[in-house]
Amino acid sequence: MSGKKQNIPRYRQVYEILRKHITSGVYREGDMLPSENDLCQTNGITRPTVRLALDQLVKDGFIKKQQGKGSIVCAQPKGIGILSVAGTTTAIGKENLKTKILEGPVIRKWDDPFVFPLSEVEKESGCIYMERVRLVNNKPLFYDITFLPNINLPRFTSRTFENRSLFDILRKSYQVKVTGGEQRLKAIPAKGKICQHLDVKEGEPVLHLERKINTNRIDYSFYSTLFCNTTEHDLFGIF
Amino acid sequence: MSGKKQNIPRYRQVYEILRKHITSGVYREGDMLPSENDLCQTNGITRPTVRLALDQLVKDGFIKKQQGKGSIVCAQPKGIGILSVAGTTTAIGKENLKTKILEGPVIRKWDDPFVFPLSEVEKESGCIYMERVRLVNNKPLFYDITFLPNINLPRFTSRTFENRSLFDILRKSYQVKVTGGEQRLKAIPAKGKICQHLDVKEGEPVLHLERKINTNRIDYSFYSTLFCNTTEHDLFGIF
DNA sequence: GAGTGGTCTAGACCACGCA
DNA sequence: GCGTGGTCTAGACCACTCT
Repeated sequence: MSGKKQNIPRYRQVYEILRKHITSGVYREGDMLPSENDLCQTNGITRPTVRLALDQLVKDGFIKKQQGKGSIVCAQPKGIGILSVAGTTTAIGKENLKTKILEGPVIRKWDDPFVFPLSEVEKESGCIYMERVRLVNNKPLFYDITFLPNINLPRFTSRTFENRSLFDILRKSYQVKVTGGEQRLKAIPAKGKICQHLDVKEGEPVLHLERKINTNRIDYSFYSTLFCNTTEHDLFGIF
Repeated sequence: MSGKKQNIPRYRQVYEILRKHITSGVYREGDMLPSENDLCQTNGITRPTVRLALDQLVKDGFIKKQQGKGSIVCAQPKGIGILSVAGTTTAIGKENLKTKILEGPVIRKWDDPFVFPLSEVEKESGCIYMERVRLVNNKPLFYDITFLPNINLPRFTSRTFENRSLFDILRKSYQVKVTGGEQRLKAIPAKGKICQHLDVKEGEPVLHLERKINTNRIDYSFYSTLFCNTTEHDLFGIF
């Protein structure tokens, strides 16, 4: 019917349903989810498919499983879920997060050398550059510098990013979905722009993350340099 | 025959084989792994089982998959893989890592309040306490404070931990396997013991991790407070 | 013993990349 | 067109937990 063939897999649909039920409070911390066999019947699918959905929920920290008992809903983390796969906006929740654009998006050359190795295609295409500050309760928490290869993202630089999730824009407008990535992190003393944008004193410790973010497009990754003021909020992750 | 029923699942065995082949250089960065169908035949198992093994390799960052092409061996990270599931010793490699015991293991009471919420059983049992420093190339990298619930770990306090992996000892001597966990991290200024053990100046930024580590034993988790000097090595993780 | 999750088989069809 | 990985079915047996 419509122009696109969406075809969301069944296990993903079930994942989204259960996730929504957990985050919206239908199931609360400590509750048991329906058994795998129940979920088969109510969703009209077989156990391997149900298990794919549950595996994802485990991976994302929403439930834990116990053989012989069932699937138990976990407490939702109160920290900042930046280390997991979701973008910052989804991790913190739209309500409390504001985004201020400092610069861009503009097209320019890549830094040379760049933190991560770049392919020839990436180098030739140039890069879309953005600087943003993310605020929680109106206090700056992240200073985020984003680098996207300038490949097949029409009209990207004329879009509005103020208070919007980059991940959402990529997914909804360009069908680019984040599938994972890698990151390096260290503690550094704040200086220069970092002090200014994060509102911290010179020399104060801040978290420094370098991330490579992979997508469903083959050979399309983008990059993010992130400075985080962790005096009030910890970063949170599961493994 | 023997006293224990080990019964390592087939997908785990295949995972270990492939992992060893990758880390030992049989497959190198950029190489294609055999196709899933090939792996079915050579290992005498079916595709869902092969896929479980490959999924784990993807999760641990050894391979990436591309529909229509195959499974590609990734570059092995050069950073410190502390954010993934393996213990520190396996993450860095035994060759370069030394462990110095500063204190313990001794049995004592839990800090009150403790960083993570504790169950009644955990509180009553008391805690096994250890302080260790991990050195890479003879330079201190981690200052690690470990808290284990004192539940069913006979003779634990009289074991030798010098230059040995805690995860290995737990697995081999007590059949306690690490299945995952959660962590909070922040950048803090070094002071007191941290300066001393990590050999950094007062006020120098260090990484501070608080980890809860879950195991295959129901209701058995242990805890680790970790300070890391990231001036020379980054921490590395995939997501 | 009944119910749960853990593992596994033996097939099937589809979407994607490449020659 | 062919081989690849992605998804899914319809069963099976086992180990574990609870009663």
